[in-house]
Amino acid sequence: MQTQTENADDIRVAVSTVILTVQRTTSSSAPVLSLPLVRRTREPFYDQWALPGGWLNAHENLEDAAARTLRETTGLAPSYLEQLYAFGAVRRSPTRVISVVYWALVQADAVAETTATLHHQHDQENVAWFSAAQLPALAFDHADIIDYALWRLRNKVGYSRVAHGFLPPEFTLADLRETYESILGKHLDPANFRRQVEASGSLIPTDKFRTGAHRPARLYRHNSTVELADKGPLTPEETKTP
Amino acid sequence: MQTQTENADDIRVAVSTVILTVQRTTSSSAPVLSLPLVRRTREPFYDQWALPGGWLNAHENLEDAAARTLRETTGLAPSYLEQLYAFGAVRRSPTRVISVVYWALVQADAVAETTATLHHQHDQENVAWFSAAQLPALAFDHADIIDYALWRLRNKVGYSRVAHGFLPPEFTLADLRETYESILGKHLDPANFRRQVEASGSLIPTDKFRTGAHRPARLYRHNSTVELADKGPLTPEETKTP
DNA sequence: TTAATAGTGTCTCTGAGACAGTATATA
DNA sequence: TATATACTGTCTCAGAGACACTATTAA
Repeated sequence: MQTQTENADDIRVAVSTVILTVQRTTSSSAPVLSLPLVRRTREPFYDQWALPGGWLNAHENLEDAAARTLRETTGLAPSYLEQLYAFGAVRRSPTRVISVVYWALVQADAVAETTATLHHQHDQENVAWFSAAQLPALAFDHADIIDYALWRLRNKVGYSRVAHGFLPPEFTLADLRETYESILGKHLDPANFRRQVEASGSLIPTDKFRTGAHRPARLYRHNSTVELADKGPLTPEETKTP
Repeated sequence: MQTQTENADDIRVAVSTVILTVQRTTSSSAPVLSLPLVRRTREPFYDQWALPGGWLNAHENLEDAAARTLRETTGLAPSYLEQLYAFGAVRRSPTRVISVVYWALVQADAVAETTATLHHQHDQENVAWFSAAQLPALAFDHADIIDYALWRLRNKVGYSRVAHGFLPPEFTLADLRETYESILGKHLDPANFRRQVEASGSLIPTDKFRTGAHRPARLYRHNSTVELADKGPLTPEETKTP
């Protein structure tokens, strides 16, 4: 932004998004951290899986571009959206591309609904969901990018309530705990988990209970007065008091 | 990186760097968190202070561009360099500019040396160092960017040893503690600070002592086997084990 | 009644911080 | 000797985790 070089115009800006959800394959199985990938329809990396994304429009904010490609890919709005990193190594693509990558959380039940309805709409046949633990070969440096997004998620669930973004408006403490367990890949003590969540003040108990094969569990709602997490420099209020 | 729009070429990429140091105005005063700013020599924001930076060269990595502008501004190499954020709001500049911003740490004594020698070299008269607590009016959104960089620094000193990047190879525990105090803006208990630093294993005691008006203090060196901090996705080893 | 999950009580361990006390230099 | 800083010892408190125990439902 100080002196201009002759080559500045040879750089293009793309925006990609790592879209994450925690979904169950069957109603009784453990939830699995999953993400959608898009099969490329042109070179380079033709026919390989890649992160959803596209070129940045000249009159479009970065975050808007991420939300747009997310909507085009999944038909969904994110419950959480944060910039991950700007990837710009010279040789990460045959042409010079700066990819500003975002990561997003979507609700599992919303995913289930839209994949049913949108399946035969526009070009949804090039989109597929994969378990984060079993990813296919990926185009560009997208495997590294996903690794970093998963690291950021696991790190952030440790000191914020981002994981709530995976859940519907009402849920049990077991739902929330299993979400954490699938993200962190380890078992959490139900008793201690309950105490920590209750002490954080991030949940509001309802009068409803979910009945099942055993003792009914109380349903909780999110406390919207508590933010999911600090989302960076563009929401100054939260960044002041981490 | 999927479908191309007609407007992609109207976007330019700049790299700016928030360069931080902790320096003493006099040898007995408390150290102060400081950073260099550059007076703009053209529109927009002509004659206003701004972050050091420039357009990204087409054959240059983002981090290399940050290190280059840092060297051009201060004559120094950073002891720590990390990407801060990609700023890309449509109206943050009259023309569409994506600024990939880095933040860097430099050693206080290196700053003192180079400002003396480089003062009358190229266009160093447009560079000045300011206390982070008393910044002038700034061009573009650079005031917000600096606020965010300072928040990131204060946050990161809490869980890593980044602050060591401000210090020369040998230093006392009081030096290190005062550096932390100037960053965090609060007093730290010398006894507890010592114990925590010793327990972290990040320091190696030497046999030398710094003599002064009172009991001599032992000099320490950095333990280079312990990284300063996780620097993002480009150093995969550290990001795996946070 | 049994099995399985919901939810409570309580103990231990660890790390942060407050603060008293000892050691060693210069003036 | 006085004083300021270097460095050590120890107490308290809060949060994380292990784990025993009680409560409540459906089969």
